[in-house]
Amino acid sequence: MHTEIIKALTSYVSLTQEEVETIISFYTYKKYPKKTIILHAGEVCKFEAFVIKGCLKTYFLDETGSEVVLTFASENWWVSDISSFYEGKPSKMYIDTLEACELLLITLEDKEALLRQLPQLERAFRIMIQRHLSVYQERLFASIALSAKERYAIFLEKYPSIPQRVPQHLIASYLGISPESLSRIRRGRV
Amino acid sequence: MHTEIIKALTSYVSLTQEEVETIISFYTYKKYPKKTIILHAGEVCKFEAFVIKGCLKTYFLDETGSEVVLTFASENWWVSDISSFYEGKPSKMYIDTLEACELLLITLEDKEALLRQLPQLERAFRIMIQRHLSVYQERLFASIALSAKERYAIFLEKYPSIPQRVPQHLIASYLGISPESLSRIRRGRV
DNA sequence: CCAAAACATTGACCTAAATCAAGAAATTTA
DNA sequence: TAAATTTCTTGATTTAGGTCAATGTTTTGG
Repeated sequence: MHTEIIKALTSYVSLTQEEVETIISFYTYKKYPKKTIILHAGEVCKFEAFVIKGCLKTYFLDETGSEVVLTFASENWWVSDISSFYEGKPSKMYIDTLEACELLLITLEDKEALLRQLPQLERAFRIMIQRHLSVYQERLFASIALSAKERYAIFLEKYPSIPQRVPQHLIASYLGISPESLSRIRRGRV
Repeated sequence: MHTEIIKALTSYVSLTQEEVETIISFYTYKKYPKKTIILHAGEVCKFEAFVIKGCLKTYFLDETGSEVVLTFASENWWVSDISSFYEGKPSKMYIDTLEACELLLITLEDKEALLRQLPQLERAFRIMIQRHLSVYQERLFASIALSAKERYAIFLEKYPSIPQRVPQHLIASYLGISPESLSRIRRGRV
Protein backbone atom coordinates (compact mmCIF):
# COMPACT_ATOMS: atom_id res chain seq x y z
CA MET A 1 0.00 0.00 0.00
CA HIS A 2 2.82 2.39 0.79
CA THR A 3 5.30 1.17 -1.76
CA GLU A 4 4.68 3.97 -4.24
CA ILE A 5 5.09 6.83 -1.82
CA ILE A 6 8.37 5.31 -0.68
CA LYS A 7 9.45 4.97 -4.29
CA ALA A 8 8.58 8.62 -4.89
CA LEU A 9 10.69 9.73 -1.94
CA THR A 10 13.62 7.39 -2.50
CA SER A 11 14.15 8.71 -6.01
CA TYR A 12 15.83 11.64 -4.27
CA VAL A 13 17.35 10.21 -1.07
CA SER A 14 18.18 6.72 0.08
CA LEU A 15 16.47 5.33 3.15
CA THR A 16 16.99 2.41 5.51
CA GLN A 17 14.13 0.02 6.23
CA GLU A 18 13.72 1.65 9.62
CA GLU A 19 13.41 5.09 8.06
CA VAL A 20 10.83 3.75 5.64
CA GLU A 21 8.80 2.46 8.60
CA THR A 22 9.03 5.87 10.22
CA ILE A 23 7.75 7.64 7.15
CA ILE A 24 4.88 5.21 6.75
CA SER A 25 3.89 5.63 10.38
CA PHE A 26 3.32 9.35 9.84
CA TYR A 27 0.89 8.96 6.95
CA THR A 28 -2.78 8.08 7.31
CA TYR A 29 -4.51 5.95 4.73
CA LYS A 30 -7.98 7.09 3.77
CA LYS A 31 -10.62 6.23 1.16
CA TYR A 32 -13.02 8.71 -0.38
CA PRO A 33 -16.01 8.03 -2.61
CA LYS A 34 -16.35 9.67 -5.99
CA LYS A 35 -17.35 13.36 -6.07
CA THR A 36 -16.21 14.15 -2.55
CA ILE A 37 -15.02 17.66 -1.89
CA ILE A 38 -11.94 17.19 0.26
CA LEU A 39 -11.04 20.87 0.40
CA HIS A 40 -13.48 23.81 0.29
CA ALA A 41 -12.36 27.33 -0.59
CA GLY A 42 -12.28 29.35 2.62
CA GLU A 43 -11.01 26.45 4.71
CA VAL A 44 -7.40 26.00 5.71
CA CYS A 45 -5.98 22.97 3.91
CA LYS A 46 -5.12 20.49 6.66
CA PHE A 47 -3.43 17.85 4.53
CA GLU A 48 -0.79 17.06 2.01
CA ALA A 49 -1.83 13.87 0.25
CA PHE A 50 -0.23 11.27 -1.94
CA VAL A 51 -2.61 9.61 -4.40
CA ILE A 52 -2.49 5.82 -4.23
CA LYS A 53 -5.53 5.29 -6.39
CA GLY A 54 -8.06 7.45 -8.19
CA CYS A 55 -8.09 10.90 -9.65
CA LEU A 56 -8.83 14.37 -8.28
CA LYS A 57 -9.12 17.89 -9.57
CA THR A 58 -8.03 21.13 -7.96
CA TYR A 59 -9.90 24.23 -9.12
CA PHE A 60 -10.89 27.82 -8.47
CA LEU A 61 -14.27 29.41 -9.04
CA ASP A 62 -14.18 32.46 -11.28
CA GLU A 63 -16.34 35.58 -10.96
CA THR A 64 -19.28 33.93 -12.71
CA GLY A 65 -19.03 30.87 -10.44
CA SER A 66 -17.66 28.48 -13.01
CA GLU A 67 -14.81 26.13 -12.32
CA VAL A 68 -11.29 26.78 -13.54
CA VAL A 69 -9.38 23.53 -13.24
CA LEU A 70 -5.82 24.02 -12.10
CA THR A 71 -4.56 20.44 -11.92
CA PHE A 72 -5.56 16.82 -12.11
CA ALA A 73 -3.89 14.51 -9.61
CA SER A 74 -3.85 10.78 -10.16
CA GLU A 75 -1.79 7.80 -8.99
CA ASN A 76 1.60 8.71 -7.51
CA TRP A 77 1.02 12.44 -7.51
CA TRP A 78 0.73 14.80 -4.60
CA VAL A 79 -2.30 16.93 -3.93
CA SER A 80 -2.74 19.84 -1.54
CA ASP A 81 -3.09 23.58 -1.53
CA ILE A 82 0.54 24.12 -0.68
CA SER A 83 0.27 27.75 0.32
CA SER A 84 -2.74 27.19 2.55
CA PHE A 85 -1.22 24.05 4.06
CA TYR A 86 2.13 25.58 4.96
CA GLU A 87 1.07 29.08 5.80
CA GLY A 88 -2.18 28.20 7.52
CA LYS A 89 -4.18 30.68 5.51
CA PRO A 90 -7.64 30.04 4.04
CA SER A 91 -7.47 28.35 0.69
CA LYS A 92 -8.91 29.90 -2.45
CA MET A 93 -9.24 26.55 -4.16
CA TYR A 94 -11.35 23.42 -4.03
CA ILE A 95 -10.18 19.84 -4.28
CA ASP A 96 -12.66 17.14 -5.36
CA THR A 97 -12.36 13.47 -6.08
CA LEU A 98 -13.34 12.59 -9.66
CA GLU A 99 -13.28 8.87 -8.87
CA ALA A 100 -13.21 6.80 -5.69
CA CYS A 101 -9.81 7.62 -4.22
CA GLU A 102 -7.29 6.16 -1.82
CA LEU A 103 -4.96 8.71 -0.32
CA LEU A 104 -2.09 8.86 2.14
CA LEU A 105 -2.47 12.02 4.18
CA ILE A 106 -0.24 13.92 6.53
CA THR A 107 -0.97 16.99 8.66
CA LEU A 108 1.41 19.92 8.93
CA GLU A 109 2.27 19.06 12.53
CA ASP A 110 3.12 15.50 11.57
CA LYS A 111 5.06 16.57 8.53
CA GLU A 112 7.18 18.90 10.61
CA ALA A 113 7.74 16.15 13.16
CA LEU A 114 8.70 13.77 10.37
CA LEU A 115 11.16 16.28 8.92
CA ARG A 116 12.68 16.88 12.34
CA GLN A 117 13.14 13.16 12.71
CA LEU A 118 14.45 12.58 9.15
CA PRO A 119 15.94 15.88 8.01
CA GLN A 120 17.28 14.24 4.86
CA LEU A 121 13.68 14.24 3.61
CA GLU A 122 13.78 18.03 3.35
CA ARG A 123 15.83 17.50 0.23
CA ALA A 124 13.33 15.08 -1.32
CA PHE A 125 10.41 17.39 -0.67
CA ARG A 126 12.31 20.40 -1.92
CA ILE A 127 13.08 18.64 -5.19
CA MET A 128 9.46 17.63 -5.59
CA ILE A 129 8.31 21.19 -5.14
CA GLN A 130 10.87 22.36 -7.67
CA ARG A 131 9.44 19.90 -10.17
CA HIS A 132 5.95 21.22 -9.50
CA LEU A 133 7.24 24.72 -10.05
CA SER A 134 8.67 23.94 -13.47
CA VAL A 135 5.43 22.26 -14.48
CA TYR A 136 3.56 25.49 -13.66
CA GLN A 137 6.20 27.52 -15.46
CA GLU A 138 5.75 25.52 -18.65
CA ARG A 139 1.98 25.73 -18.43
CA LEU A 140 2.12 29.47 -17.96
CA PHE A 141 4.32 29.77 -21.03
CA ALA A 142 1.91 27.57 -23.01
CA SER A 143 -1.05 29.55 -21.80
CA ILE A 144 0.55 32.84 -22.88
CA ALA A 145 2.32 31.78 -26.05
CA LEU A 146 0.47 28.87 -27.63
CA SER A 147 -2.88 28.38 -29.36
CA ALA A 148 -5.66 26.28 -27.88
CA LYS A 149 -4.90 23.56 -30.42
CA GLU A 150 -1.21 23.46 -29.49
CA ARG A 151 -2.00 23.40 -25.79
CA TYR A 152 -4.32 20.45 -26.31
CA ALA A 153 -1.67 18.57 -28.34
CA ILE A 154 0.90 19.08 -25.57
CA PHE A 155 -1.62 17.97 -22.96
CA LEU A 156 -2.28 14.75 -24.85
CA GLU A 157 1.43 14.05 -25.12
CA LYS A 158 2.09 14.70 -21.46
CA TYR A 159 -0.99 13.11 -19.96
CA PRO A 160 -2.22 10.53 -22.48
CA SER A 161 -4.26 8.64 -19.91
CA ILE A 162 -6.18 11.55 -18.40
CA PRO A 163 -8.68 11.96 -21.29
CA GLN A 164 -9.82 8.39 -20.75
CA ARG A 165 -10.87 9.04 -17.19
CA VAL A 166 -11.78 12.73 -17.02
CA PRO A 167 -14.78 14.44 -18.68
CA GLN A 168 -13.78 16.53 -21.66
CA HIS A 169 -15.22 19.77 -20.35
CA LEU A 170 -12.84 19.58 -17.37
CA ILE A 171 -9.91 19.17 -19.73
CA ALA A 172 -11.18 22.19 -21.64
CA SER A 173 -11.26 24.13 -18.38
CA TYR A 174 -7.72 22.99 -17.52
CA LEU A 175 -6.55 24.22 -20.91
CA GLY A 176 -8.39 27.50 -20.56
CA ILE A 177 -10.78 26.95 -23.46
CA SER A 178 -14.53 26.44 -23.75
CA PRO A 179 -15.95 22.90 -24.00
CA GLU A 180 -17.35 23.77 -27.44
CA SER A 181 -13.96 24.85 -28.72
CA LEU A 182 -12.29 21.71 -27.42
CA SER A 183 -14.92 19.62 -29.14
CA ARG A 184 -14.18 21.41 -32.41
CA ILE A 185 -10.42 21.08 -31.96
CA ARG A 186 -10.83 17.34 -31.45
CA ARG A 187 -12.93 17.01 -34.59
CA GLY A 188 -10.17 18.76 -36.50
CA ARG A 189 -12.70 21.47 -37.37
CA VAL A 190 -10.23 24.24 -36.48
CA MET B 1 25.77 44.57 1.08
CA HIS B 2 24.51 41.21 2.30
CA THR B 3 21.96 42.48 4.76
CA GLU B 4 18.97 41.90 2.52
CA ILE B 5 19.75 38.30 1.65
CA ILE B 6 20.16 37.57 5.35
CA LYS B 7 16.86 39.25 6.06
CA ALA B 8 15.23 37.14 3.36
CA LEU B 9 16.55 33.93 4.89
CA THR B 10 15.96 34.84 8.52
CA SER B 11 12.27 35.43 7.90
CA TYR B 12 12.03 31.65 8.01
CA VAL B 13 14.79 30.47 10.37
CA SER B 14 16.87 32.20 13.02
CA LEU B 15 20.61 32.35 12.61
CA THR B 16 23.59 33.14 14.82
CA GLN B 17 26.14 35.71 13.71
CA GLU B 18 28.52 32.88 12.87
CA GLU B 19 25.94 31.21 10.65
CA VAL B 20 25.30 34.49 8.91
CA GLU B 21 29.05 34.76 8.16
CA THR B 22 29.00 31.24 6.76
CA ILE B 23 26.12 32.00 4.42
CA ILE B 24 27.76 35.19 3.21
CA SER B 25 31.01 33.39 2.52
CA PHE B 26 29.26 31.09 0.07
CA TYR B 27 27.80 33.84 -2.10
CA THR B 28 29.73 35.77 -4.73
CA TYR B 29 29.00 39.43 -5.37
CA LYS B 30 28.93 40.43 -9.02
CA LYS B 31 27.99 43.48 -11.09
CA TYR B 32 26.52 43.38 -14.57
CA PRO B 33 25.93 46.22 -17.00
CA LYS B 34 22.51 46.87 -18.49
CA LYS B 35 21.32 44.50 -21.25
CA THR B 36 23.60 41.64 -20.32
CA ILE B 37 22.36 38.15 -21.06
CA ILE B 38 23.30 36.17 -17.97
CA LEU B 39 21.65 32.94 -19.09
CA HIS B 40 21.23 31.76 -22.69
CA ALA B 41 18.70 29.09 -23.65
CA GLY B 42 20.59 25.87 -24.31
CA GLU B 43 23.09 26.47 -21.49
CA VAL B 44 22.87 24.87 -18.09
CA CYS B 45 22.04 27.53 -15.50
CA LYS B 46 25.06 27.64 -13.19
CA PHE B 47 23.72 30.07 -10.63
CA GLU B 48 20.99 30.91 -8.23
CA ALA B 49 21.11 34.65 -7.65
CA PHE B 50 19.74 37.13 -5.17
CA VAL B 51 19.13 40.60 -6.60
CA ILE B 52 20.76 43.34 -4.52
CA LYS B 53 20.18 46.08 -7.06
CA GLY B 54 18.68 46.39 -10.53
CA CYS B 55 16.07 44.53 -12.48
CA LEU B 56 16.10 41.48 -14.74
CA LYS B 57 13.70 39.60 -16.96
CA THR B 58 13.40 35.86 -17.54
CA TYR B 59 11.83 34.86 -20.83
CA PHE B 60 11.29 32.21 -23.48
CA LEU B 61 11.34 32.66 -27.22
CA ASP B 62 8.18 31.47 -28.94
CA GLU B 63 7.96 29.80 -32.37
CA THR B 64 8.16 33.13 -34.19
CA GLY B 65 11.22 34.17 -32.17
CA SER B 66 9.52 36.76 -30.03
CA GLU B 67 10.05 37.04 -26.31
CA VAL B 68 7.54 35.78 -23.79
CA VAL B 69 8.44 37.32 -20.44
CA LEU B 70 7.97 34.93 -17.58
CA THR B 71 9.11 37.05 -14.64
CA PHE B 72 10.73 40.28 -13.63
CA ALA B 73 13.22 40.09 -10.77
CA SER B 74 14.21 43.19 -8.86
CA GLU B 75 15.67 44.02 -5.45
CA ASN B 76 15.40 41.22 -2.88
CA TRP B 77 14.10 38.62 -5.31
CA TRP B 78 15.74 35.43 -6.48
CA VAL B 79 16.50 34.69 -10.07
CA SER B 80 17.53 31.42 -11.70
CA ASP B 81 16.17 28.72 -13.93
CA ILE B 82 15.43 26.42 -11.04
CA SER B 83 14.93 23.27 -13.03
CA SER B 84 18.10 23.74 -15.08
CA PHE B 85 20.10 24.74 -12.00
CA TYR B 86 19.08 21.78 -9.86
CA GLU B 87 18.77 19.11 -12.48
CA GLY B 88 21.73 20.17 -14.60
CA LYS B 89 19.71 20.14 -17.79
CA PRO B 90 19.92 22.76 -20.54
CA SER B 91 17.69 25.71 -19.90
CA LYS B 92 14.90 26.73 -22.23
CA MET B 93 14.90 30.29 -20.97
CA TYR B 94 16.98 33.43 -21.12
CA ILE B 95 17.78 35.81 -18.30
CA ASP B 96 18.80 39.39 -19.13
CA THR B 97 19.54 42.43 -17.06
CA LEU B 98 17.20 45.33 -17.82
CA GLU B 99 19.31 47.72 -15.76
CA ALA B 100 22.81 47.63 -14.31
CA CYS B 101 22.57 44.90 -11.68
CA GLU B 102 24.31 43.76 -8.55
CA LEU B 103 23.77 40.12 -7.71
CA LEU B 104 24.79 37.59 -5.10
CA LEU B 105 25.41 34.29 -6.84
CA ILE B 106 25.87 30.75 -5.67
CA THR B 107 26.71 27.60 -7.65
CA LEU B 108 24.95 24.30 -7.12
CA GLU B 109 28.06 22.73 -5.57
CA ASP B 110 28.36 25.59 -3.10
CA LYS B 111 24.69 25.59 -2.33
CA GLU B 112 24.78 21.91 -1.52
CA ALA B 113 27.84 22.44 0.66
CA LEU B 114 26.08 25.31 2.41
CA LEU B 115 23.01 23.18 3.04
CA ARG B 116 25.13 20.34 4.40
CA GLN B 117 26.77 22.79 6.74
CA LEU B 118 23.54 24.56 7.76
CA PRO B 119 20.74 22.05 7.22
CA GLN B 120 18.25 24.38 8.87
CA LEU B 121 18.42 26.47 5.69
CA GLU B 122 16.67 23.69 3.77
CA ARG B 123 13.52 24.89 5.46
CA ALA B 124 14.05 28.50 4.44
CA PHE B 125 14.68 27.58 0.83
CA ARG B 126 11.75 25.20 0.75
CA ILE B 127 9.41 27.92 1.98
CA MET B 128 10.74 30.33 -0.62
CA ILE B 129 10.10 27.86 -3.40
CA GLN B 130 6.60 27.26 -2.09
CA ARG B 131 5.96 30.98 -2.28
CA HIS B 132 7.21 31.02 -5.85
CA LEU B 133 4.90 28.15 -6.64
CA SER B 134 1.82 29.93 -5.38
CA VAL B 135 2.74 33.02 -7.37
CA TYR B 136 2.80 30.89 -10.54
CA GLN B 137 -0.45 29.25 -9.53
CA GLU B 138 -2.20 32.58 -9.21
CA ARG B 139 -0.80 33.82 -12.50
CA LEU B 140 -1.94 30.69 -14.27
CA PHE B 141 -5.42 31.18 -12.87
CA ALA B 142 -5.39 34.81 -13.97
CA SER B 143 -4.13 33.89 -17.40
CA ILE B 144 -6.92 31.32 -17.85
CA ALA B 145 -9.79 33.05 -16.14
CA LEU B 146 -9.34 36.82 -16.35
CA SER B 147 -9.45 39.40 -19.12
CA ALA B 148 -6.38 41.36 -20.23
CA LYS B 149 -7.71 44.41 -18.42
CA GLU B 150 -8.17 42.53 -15.16
CA ARG B 151 -4.72 40.97 -15.42
CA TYR B 152 -3.20 44.40 -15.89
CA ALA B 153 -5.07 45.80 -12.89
CA ILE B 154 -3.81 42.95 -10.69
CA PHE B 155 -0.29 43.46 -11.98
CA LEU B 156 -0.37 47.14 -11.06
CA GLU B 157 -1.60 46.31 -7.59
CA LYS B 158 1.02 43.66 -6.99
CA TYR B 159 4.00 45.34 -8.61
CA PRO B 160 3.32 49.07 -8.58
CA SER B 161 6.96 49.99 -9.08
CA ILE B 162 7.73 47.78 -12.08
CA PRO B 163 5.96 49.96 -14.69
CA GLN B 164 8.24 52.85 -13.76
CA ARG B 165 11.37 50.94 -14.64
CA VAL B 166 10.38 48.41 -17.30
CA PRO B 167 9.29 49.17 -20.90
CA GLN B 168 5.60 48.75 -21.42
CA HIS B 169 5.88 46.18 -24.18
CA LEU B 170 7.68 43.83 -21.77
CA ILE B 171 4.84 44.18 -19.31
CA ALA B 172 2.46 43.38 -22.15
CA SER B 173 4.47 40.27 -22.88
CA TYR B 174 4.45 39.29 -19.20
CA LEU B 175 0.67 39.64 -19.17
CA GLY B 176 0.28 37.69 -22.40
CA ILE B 177 -1.15 40.57 -24.42
CA SER B 178 0.09 42.62 -27.39
CA PRO B 179 1.78 45.98 -26.80
CA GLU B 180 -0.98 47.69 -28.77
CA SER B 181 -3.68 46.19 -26.59
CA LEU B 182 -1.88 47.20 -23.42
CA SER B 183 -1.58 50.72 -24.73
CA ARG B 184 -5.33 50.79 -25.36
CA ILE B 185 -6.12 49.30 -21.96
CA ARG B 186 -4.06 52.02 -20.30
CA ARG B 187 -5.85 54.74 -22.23
CA GLY B 188 -9.12 53.31 -20.98
CA ARG B 189 -10.08 52.77 -24.63
CA VAL B 190 -11.31 49.20 -23.89
C1' DC C 1 -33.62 -1.19 -16.69
C1' DC C 2 -35.44 3.23 -17.24
C1' DA C 3 -35.52 8.14 -16.20
C1' DA C 4 -32.82 11.84 -15.17
C1' DA C 5 -28.75 14.06 -15.20
C1' DA C 6 -24.42 14.97 -17.08
C1' DC C 7 -21.77 15.37 -21.07
C1' DA C 8 -20.66 16.25 -26.03
C1' DT C 9 -21.55 18.09 -30.52
C1' DT C 10 -23.00 21.37 -34.00
C1' DG C 11 -24.33 25.67 -36.09
C1' DA C 12 -24.94 30.69 -36.01
C1' DC C 13 -23.26 34.61 -34.33
C1' DC C 14 -20.30 37.75 -31.50
C1' DT C 15 -16.31 39.84 -29.29
C1' DA C 16 -11.78 40.44 -27.09
C1' DA C 17 -7.69 40.89 -28.53
C1' DA C 18 -4.29 40.14 -32.44
C1' DT C 19 -2.22 41.90 -36.47
C1' DC C 20 -0.79 45.33 -39.73
C1' DA C 21 0.61 49.85 -40.82
C1' DA C 22 1.97 54.37 -39.96
C1' DG C 23 3.49 58.02 -37.23
C1' DA C 24 4.75 60.29 -32.82
C1' DA C 25 7.57 60.31 -28.58
C1' DA C 26 11.12 59.22 -25.92
C1' DT C 27 15.61 57.47 -25.03
C1' DT C 28 20.21 56.24 -26.26
C1' DT C 29 24.53 56.93 -28.35
C1' DA C 30 28.01 59.08 -30.81
C1' DT D 1 22.64 67.99 -29.86
C1' DA D 2 21.53 65.43 -33.88
C1' DA D 3 20.84 60.99 -35.64
C1' DA D 4 19.56 56.50 -34.62
C1' DT D 5 17.12 53.42 -32.14
C1' DT D 6 13.63 52.00 -29.24
C1' DT D 7 9.21 52.57 -27.49
C1' DC D 8 4.38 54.00 -27.59
C1' DT D 9 0.07 55.22 -29.73
C1' DT D 10 -3.79 55.17 -32.92
C1' DG D 11 -6.73 53.48 -36.56
C1' DA D 12 -8.37 49.83 -39.67
C1' DT D 13 -8.99 45.14 -40.17
C1' DT D 14 -8.88 40.20 -39.02
C1' DT D 15 -9.31 36.14 -36.28
C1' DA D 16 -9.27 32.75 -32.56
C1' DG D 17 -12.08 31.41 -29.64
C1' DG D 18 -16.30 32.58 -26.84
C1' DT D 19 -21.34 32.49 -26.22
C1' DC D 20 -25.95 30.92 -27.02
C1' DA D 21 -29.17 27.58 -28.30
C1' DA D 22 -30.64 23.30 -29.82
C1' DT D 23 -29.94 18.36 -30.19
C1' DG D 24 -27.78 14.04 -29.57
C1' DT D 25 -25.24 10.78 -26.56
C1' DT D 26 -23.55 8.66 -22.46
C1' DT D 27 -23.56 7.78 -17.62
C1' DT D 28 -25.68 7.34 -13.26
C1' DG D 29 -28.61 6.19 -9.69
C1' DG D 30 -33.04 4.73 -7.96
